[in-house]
Amino acid sequence: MRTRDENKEAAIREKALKMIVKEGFDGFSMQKLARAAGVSPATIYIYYKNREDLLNSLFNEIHKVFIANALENFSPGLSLEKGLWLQWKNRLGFILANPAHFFFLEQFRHSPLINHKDISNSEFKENMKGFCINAIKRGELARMEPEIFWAVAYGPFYSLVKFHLQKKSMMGNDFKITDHKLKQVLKMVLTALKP
Amino acid sequence: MRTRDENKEAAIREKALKMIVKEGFDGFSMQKLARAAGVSPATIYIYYKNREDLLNSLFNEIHKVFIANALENFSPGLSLEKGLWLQWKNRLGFILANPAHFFFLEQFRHSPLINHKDISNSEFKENMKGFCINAIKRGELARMEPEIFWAVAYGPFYSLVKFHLQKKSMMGNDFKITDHKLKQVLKMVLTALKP
DNA sequence: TTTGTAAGTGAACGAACGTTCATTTATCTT
DNA sequence: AAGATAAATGAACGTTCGTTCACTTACAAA
Repeated sequence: MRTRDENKEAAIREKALKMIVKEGFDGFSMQKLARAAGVSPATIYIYYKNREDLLNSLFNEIHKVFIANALENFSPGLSLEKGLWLQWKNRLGFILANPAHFFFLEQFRHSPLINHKDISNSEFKENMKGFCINAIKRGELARMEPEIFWAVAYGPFYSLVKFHLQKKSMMGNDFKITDHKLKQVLKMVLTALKP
Repeated sequence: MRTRDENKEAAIREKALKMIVKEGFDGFSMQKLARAAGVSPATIYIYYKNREDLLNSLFNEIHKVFIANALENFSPGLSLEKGLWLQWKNRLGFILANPAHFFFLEQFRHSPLINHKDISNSEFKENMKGFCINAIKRGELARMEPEIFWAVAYGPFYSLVKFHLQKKSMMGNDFKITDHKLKQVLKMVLTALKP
């Protein structure tokens, strides 16, 4: 039998991502994608059941890569400060290196497409759970619901990231994240989380 | 001359909002909208130049209403705690009363449609600026960049809101905001913002 | 070298897309 | 009551949509 041309699938996924980021889900079509990737429309249906399947597959893969990157060098035994800093840096590094991937994830997450899915990564959950328990034991973290922890520990970080990625952020400024600013916010967040 | 039927435009806007929230921008079409609103496709073009104009108009109006609601009873002279609490409560009240409006705003904001626009409300900016200056003078707030203030003061709040609106939030729980939890997070945020 | 089979194709399907247009309808001014 | 005019319409425009299908191509096993 004929062997699959891996370049074809890679081209399909890459062009799909770019098209969605530039034109949104309504500007994205299978025929345009085929043209952009240099394949026949029918070829796409060898790799994916249909349009929705392609979009879901794209989201799943990118989300997995994102989480894996966030957990790089992470261990639940790290101190709250070191662990949080590492995760922030990991995430920021990925986002700045792959802004299109992040735009895609955010666009997907905030669209109705997300309703047909169940996003959750048990490896990630286990890590975070252990991380919190250890921090509480060590007296670095007050006892609180996981969602509240997440909101305080990651909400400010992601707000900063979004300002960074916008041309004009809120006040008309051109805000850019620096290590110094990130450290400044980390200190504030750690103060908030302290028992 | 014949007079405009205001019910028609209201129906168009309402059905457009619902369709977009349920089916996304790619599930939304002018012909489906006309059918849902009980008008002719051509009628929509009396009120809006084209599809993009309709979407922009919808976003502008809803965003304006949202900001106006957030500023209700607000004054830059309020203490940091009172002012922040009021804004959180205003926003939460609106979002819970009009979840579809919030979904629409978020979906639009995270789509490429937002690139063609310039979101900024000078009345809101003036209010926030005065609010911060006063809080700094009073010693309730450390001096910091506006984006950092926003990230710490509103990032956690919006994270909570998003958990509340999801069926299964992160850890598989069914998280719901209560006044008590909101106050708990407010205390944490105020601690972080203190000089 | 033949053969089986999955990969890959271009053309085509009916349906739906955004938008326009000739026409009718309702209301204001006279 | 007549005339003017903008609102409103249904049908239609050409285009593009997601998907399928009959067919060709390339490669592994025989």
